[in-house]
Amino acid sequence: MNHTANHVFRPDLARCRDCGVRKFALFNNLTDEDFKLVHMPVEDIALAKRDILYNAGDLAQSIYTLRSGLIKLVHYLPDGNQRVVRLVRPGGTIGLEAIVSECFTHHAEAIQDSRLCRIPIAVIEKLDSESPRLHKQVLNRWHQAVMDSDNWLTQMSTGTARERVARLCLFLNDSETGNCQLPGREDIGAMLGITTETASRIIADFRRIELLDFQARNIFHLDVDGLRDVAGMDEDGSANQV
Amino acid sequence: MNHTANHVFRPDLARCRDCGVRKFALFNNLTDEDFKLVHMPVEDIALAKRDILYNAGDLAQSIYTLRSGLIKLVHYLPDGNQRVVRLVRPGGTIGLEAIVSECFTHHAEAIQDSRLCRIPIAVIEKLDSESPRLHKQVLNRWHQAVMDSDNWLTQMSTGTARERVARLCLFLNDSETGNCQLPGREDIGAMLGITTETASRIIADFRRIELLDFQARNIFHLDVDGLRDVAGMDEDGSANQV
DNA sequence: CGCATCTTTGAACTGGTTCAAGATCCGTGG
DNA sequence: CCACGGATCTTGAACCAGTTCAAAGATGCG
Repeated sequence: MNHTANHVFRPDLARCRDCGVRKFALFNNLTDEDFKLVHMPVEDIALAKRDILYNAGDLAQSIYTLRSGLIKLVHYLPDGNQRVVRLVRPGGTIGLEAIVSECFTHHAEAIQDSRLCRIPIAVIEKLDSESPRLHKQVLNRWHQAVMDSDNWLTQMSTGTARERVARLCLFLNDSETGNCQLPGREDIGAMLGITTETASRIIADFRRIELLDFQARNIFHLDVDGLRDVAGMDEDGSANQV
Repeated sequence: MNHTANHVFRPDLARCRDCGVRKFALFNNLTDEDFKLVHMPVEDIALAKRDILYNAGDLAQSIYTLRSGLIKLVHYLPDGNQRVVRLVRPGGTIGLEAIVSECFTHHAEAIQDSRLCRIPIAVIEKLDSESPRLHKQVLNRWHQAVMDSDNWLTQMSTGTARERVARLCLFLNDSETGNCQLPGREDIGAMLGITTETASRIIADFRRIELLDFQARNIFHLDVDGLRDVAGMDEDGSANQV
């Protein structure tokens, strides 16, 4: 059950400069000067689907930047069920609370094979005080986390089950490939606050009416406009007035 | 519809030191030295129920500390309906995004008569760079905002309507007075993702089975243990295992 | 190939919505 | 001070989306 993270040590920071997701990530706008301030190692982490990055209550000594894959942040409910509080996509930052708190507040678990950078909080603290650029970035990341939470609530916990599933498909759609890799039905249920059966039925129906086009196990090509329609968005992504 | 805020200018900062909610608020642990850095005025604001503090998209030039009352942060949905993203209680900080963003992301509206302090972002920026205590506080507030969002999702958008209403009552319960002032049914609906009728029915039922004891228009004395039970929490507030 | 896990489907049931009609509250003006 | 009118709140009854429980297909792994 409790999979262990697979760590690969990566001592040279030069790679940060060339990192594919850096333009979206925490170290976004750091200068070479800034990087010189960093003496601690930044680790490279690979997680397989279902590996746990950390559990709620774990000692928080690093924050993470997701380079590829998909991570769910989970609150476990009193009744033992889980509720996915939000998803982190590549470029996103995970575990910001390490900066201000002793321990993590969520469970963070990979729902696709993922690669991340582990950044010790000591690095963040040093850069936060000595690089105004990173300082600003940290504040930006907090802002992003709050907006992500709020959007998650309005998108994934509001409206009918059909609307939510449609929004989730669109959210997970990879505009590069035009394909969408759906998580397991149980995860979908935990994300949308519905049962696995309802999730399954709706997805099956979306396939029948060709909003989803099967490519491989849980991978679909989306009829984006059709799904936007079901989700209650206009073709251009803006709001629908009723 | 668009009520205007009622501003009362309050030039002397000495009052901050003596503010009733300060120990919970942003200026929590500032020293007198820190306060000397502040040259900008901090305004005192009074809002009546239904007054709007700011709208989504408004130019964000101040952040606010709530001294008394209750503020809802709202996302308007594509279909024109509203969804309450979270509530801010006294001691809470509103509009943190002013630090990193041009404009506000929510609508902020009083659902009870409220008093707030308006703090210009210039003050925050100065203190952020010159007072390590405030700097830490700002990060703490961001953290708090994220945790509040996540809790709001798991408490108010998860489980049956009965559970949600019970949790909302407990959330709004004032431990000082032992009383709970409920918002209008429409607001309750927007908070819990249910219809006003369902909210009304459940509250009426809670009154019948004496979980709520009528005091005055929308003010009730709670049977806290009974409501915890309905909400799926144990008497001590911890989790219920099933 | 066979077992465990995940997904789909069916059928009965139920919590919540919808629509519609009363009841209650509250401010306003006579 | 009371009576009127608008808004909010409550209640009823029919309906429906989503759940529940159960069982039959897929799918993947050793």
